[in-house]
Amino acid sequence: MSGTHTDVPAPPTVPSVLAHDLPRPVPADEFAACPVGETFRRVGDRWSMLLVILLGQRPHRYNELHRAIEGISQRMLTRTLRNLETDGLVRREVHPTVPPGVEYSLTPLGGTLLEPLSALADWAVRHEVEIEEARAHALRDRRAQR
Amino acid sequence: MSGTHTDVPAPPTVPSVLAHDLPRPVPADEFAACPVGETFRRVGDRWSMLLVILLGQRPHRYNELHRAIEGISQRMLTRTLRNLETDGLVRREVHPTVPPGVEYSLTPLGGTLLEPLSALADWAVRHEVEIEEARAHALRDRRAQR
DNA sequence: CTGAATCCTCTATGATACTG
DNA sequence: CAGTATCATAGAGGATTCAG
Repeated sequence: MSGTHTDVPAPPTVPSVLAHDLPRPVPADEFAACPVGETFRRVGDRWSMLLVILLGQRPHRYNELHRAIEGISQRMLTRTLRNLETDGLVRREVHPTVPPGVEYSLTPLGGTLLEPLSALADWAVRHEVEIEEARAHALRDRRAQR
Repeated sequence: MSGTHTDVPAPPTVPSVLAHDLPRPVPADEFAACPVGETFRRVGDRWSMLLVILLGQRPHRYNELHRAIEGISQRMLTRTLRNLETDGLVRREVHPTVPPGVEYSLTPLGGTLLEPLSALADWAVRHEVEIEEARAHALRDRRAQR
């Protein structure tokens, strides 16, 4: 965050991404100052982390991933993989067989993500119950107060 | 998925999450019920992680946070703080002064998140350049191909 | 100062159908 | 098998206004 300036006069950013489905129409990186926020927004969607974790175990074929995740649509699987590929985290290899076989795997860079990601995942598992309890508690209180 | 005998003989369908080499055994749940995915969806939005990191440095007042983040709307700041509070990660203390002062801080549970989060943030900072380069490269290739 | 309420836009994601 | 193309929708998130 490079902030500290309280008077950013709304630069004419926002190039109005009217293009519906383009791959990353360059999101006017005025906000890209903080790499942490940037990265979280890039890998912080619903599927990226799971894909990285899956591919961290071993390379996978497209439909293998599709079956393994069970709940992701083809559209999002493809899109997420392409994003990860663009960011240099995932490699896509096409084998010119018939029918074509495509194998996805982590790049070395992607491999380095695996460790901090595991730390987070580990945290999630370890504190799952506490969070559940906190939520239950909060919701109970909220009801009681009305 | 009936009789199509491909070369992949009935894969275990439920790949264990994070089976590579964690310090602790991680229960291989189904992905749908995976606490990892759940937690990521809860804390994986645009602001939660940044707030936790900020509050990890020291307690903050509401407007302090608003100024510090530069880009978040009041609406989302309040909403995100409430979510974190509900999940037991953030504590909200109202001081009955005039005008009222509200202080936000991490709970002990929230404090435990700080470490894995820092690992991720660290990764983001360390590999920022590589990612940028990968993206630039990919975009260049994409243009050249047309 | 710390929000709540309202309205609105854009984005992420899904469903479905089609293709090399 | 490995995608694309198209349509549709819920919800994230912002802007603005009101209030204790």
